[in-house]
Amino acid sequence: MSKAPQGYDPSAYPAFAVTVDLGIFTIRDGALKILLVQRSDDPYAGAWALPGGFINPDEDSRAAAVRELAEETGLGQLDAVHLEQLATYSDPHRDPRMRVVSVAHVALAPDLPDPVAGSDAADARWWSIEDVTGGDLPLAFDHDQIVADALERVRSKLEYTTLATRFVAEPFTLAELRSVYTAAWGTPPELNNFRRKVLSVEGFVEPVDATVSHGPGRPAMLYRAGPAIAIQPAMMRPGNGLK
Amino acid sequence: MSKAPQGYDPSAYPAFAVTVDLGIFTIRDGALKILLVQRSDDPYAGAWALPGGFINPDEDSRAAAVRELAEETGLGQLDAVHLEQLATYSDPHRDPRMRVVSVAHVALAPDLPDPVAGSDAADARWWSIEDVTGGDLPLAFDHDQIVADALERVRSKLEYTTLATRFVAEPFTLAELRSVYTAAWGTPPELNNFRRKVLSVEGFVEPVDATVSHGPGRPAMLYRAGPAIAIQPAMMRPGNGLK
DNA sequence: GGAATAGTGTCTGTAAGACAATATACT
DNA sequence: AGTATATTGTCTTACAGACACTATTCC
Repeated sequence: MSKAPQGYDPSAYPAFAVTVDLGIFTIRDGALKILLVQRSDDPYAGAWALPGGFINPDEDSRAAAVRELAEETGLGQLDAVHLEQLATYSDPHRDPRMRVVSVAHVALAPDLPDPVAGSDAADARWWSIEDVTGGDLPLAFDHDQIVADALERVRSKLEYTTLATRFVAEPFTLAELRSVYTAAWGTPPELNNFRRKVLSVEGFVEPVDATVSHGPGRPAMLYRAGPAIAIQPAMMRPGNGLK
Repeated sequence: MSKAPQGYDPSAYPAFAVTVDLGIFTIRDGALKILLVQRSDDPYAGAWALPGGFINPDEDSRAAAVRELAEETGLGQLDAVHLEQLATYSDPHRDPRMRVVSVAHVALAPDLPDPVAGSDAADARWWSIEDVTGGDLPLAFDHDQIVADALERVRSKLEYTTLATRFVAEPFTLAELRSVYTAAWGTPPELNNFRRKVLSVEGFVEPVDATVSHGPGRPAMLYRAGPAIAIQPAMMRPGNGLK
């Protein structure tokens, strides 16, 4: 039975290392991608893993995640990036070296430049979700589980929040916004119903009063993200609806 | 910049104490209650706080939460209790003594016996949510924030999951189930619409083919929880609907 | 019978599924 | 003109809000 120590007595409680791991998602080439780094050292040398690192003494987990995010993506301006805590993974044997508790986070970003491998990584690249979750690429530690949880978080949050706008650069067309849902959910939401829903949720998108045309077809109107956070009622994920 | 150590070198990374804190909810006297313990020692001696404790070396956070839950509630059979991870709180100064990271959990239980104060607590009791969130009872550490987050988790999960059944003892009437929503949301869902919704979600509740009558009025049919986990589409929270 | 509680019926408005029709670009 | 893409229109069904009505008990 562990009781709260009455004073600062480091020997009275078990000491853990605490890390952050990051599931960084983006949309590239119409597909949902996640950033992985290849480990250069044991354990799991050569295996792919989520980027992450230790929390410093003066940081909370979010600050550590922001720092790691900047390091891994090479981006200075992270204003457009959404970052949220996912869950904490604490199996006693998740790291064979020692007791490590990891606070996983999820980040969503519009298409980013190619990542730079950090000093502790042999390589770093964007992976398509199907390649990572297919089972052919076992990740280090318990990162397969973290990726699965992160993916489900992203997919479900697209239903009831406006986070899809974080995956596209402004200004964007409704077709681009729809492609976010298509990439994340695997099946596209019906075209007209999607437009109707997005435009009916107040503050989801705001018109920019400009159009753009890539190739043939009628030019598309451009929008930017509005102030709304939640979608109420939620956008229906194809397949969740009628029987 | 914190890099992963290559071997077991405890001096190469910052060491943290890791705890679990528990937001344990139940419904009593038609109101949503949370279990708090009164601290007997500094810091925050005399203040009320969430039950919790250190994670042992052989435990993950869930196992520690289960252990603390059993200790605090005095219950052996925790089968009917729902327990889930909430979030992790890691502000460097959240505990003035030392660096403590806490993995908060949420538990939902049907009406439990009065709690027993542990050896490290002066007292333990159920508090009505309004009394705790009103600001008149500042909790120890960052527990006000944890309670606020836990409460929002419970309220929102009632919308899209069948967790309400975890707050009532089986078999239960639909009126009892509705009172769970009334207590958690503050306003009652409309009577007939609630019945229609609950009965239309396949696997939410299953009839027991028995009735019960307390006092006057037509006897109520009895139900038990069904196998369904999610409510699709979600139950509408009063006020979230039409304008 | 009257009060109280449980359960049923039904009208209305909102919004999603499905799909047809129109608009405007490029070749 | 023909094709491709964006945008608009509309019919149908599902479902929530609101509220009236019936059923069955205790007093």
